[in-house]
Amino acid sequence: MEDKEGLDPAGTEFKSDSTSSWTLAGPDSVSDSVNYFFDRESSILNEFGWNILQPDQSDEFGSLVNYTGPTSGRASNPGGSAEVPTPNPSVSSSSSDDPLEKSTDIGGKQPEIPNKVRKKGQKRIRQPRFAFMTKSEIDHLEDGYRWRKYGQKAVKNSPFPRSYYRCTNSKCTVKKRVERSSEDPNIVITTYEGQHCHHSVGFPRGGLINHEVAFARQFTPAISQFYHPHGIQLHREIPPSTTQSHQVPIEVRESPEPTPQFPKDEGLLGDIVPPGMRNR
DNA sequence: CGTTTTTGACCAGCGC
DNA sequence: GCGCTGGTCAAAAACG
Repeated sequence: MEDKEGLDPAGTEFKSDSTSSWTLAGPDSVSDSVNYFFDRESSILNEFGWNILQPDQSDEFGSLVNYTGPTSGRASNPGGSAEVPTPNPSVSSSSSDDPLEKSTDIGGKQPEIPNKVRKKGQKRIRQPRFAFMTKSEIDHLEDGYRWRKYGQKAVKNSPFPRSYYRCTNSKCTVKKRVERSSEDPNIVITTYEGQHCHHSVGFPRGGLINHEVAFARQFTPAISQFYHPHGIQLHREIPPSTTQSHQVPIEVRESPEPTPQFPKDEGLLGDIVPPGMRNR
């Protein structure tokens, strides 16, 4: 991947300059973003037994990929998705031209409007998404929440189908997509969209976790891995000094106003990882 | 019998 | 306008 130069030589710290990002922005320059966390070689188990892939500079993909994509998963990037160091292009975003909904609360996507009721011109609403790459033989990894599968689609350029899940909590609009990497069938790519507005059923309730962690865990327990001494650092923002010419700020995404779940100053990790660990 | 999964159909967005 | 693709719906089937 082209941003290898950004990797920390020590390979121990996942710095912002190792953050890969690219844009597939379409003609309208509307895009949304997905953060990918993965590593091909090393892996660690989180509390749910996931093999969270850690950053590894030998990884051709890079480690944390902040993806800014087109409004549809299609390869609308002029550079071509082949050129894009996408672990799996199919993970790339889908439509998202809407401003992030101003709806109520966390994960507070407005109630889904059935296609047949949805008015024309009423576009689908996209929420910030996180994608995790994990090494697992199991497609649907346990993450403490209950999910109901609502669809499955064959993915272009991939022999593996993509599954669509929705949180079973009726008030919760979080969705996730699960698919296997076409490049490495051992890798499962899980993409979360939205935030849970409720507690998980599987998390230990210490009541001591800070709100940021609680927030992070809404996406996935994998994020809690960043507490781990071997954990990777999570960056929610593109470094000012880009390592790629086509890098675009995360702010490009449709959210017109900073969403509460994405603090802009330090990123999510700002509160999760102690400053000493951040090495910034 | 309630819940979840499967799966074909439908729709939206985009490129050509 | 057409074709392609991703995403979602919803009825039927499967499951517990």
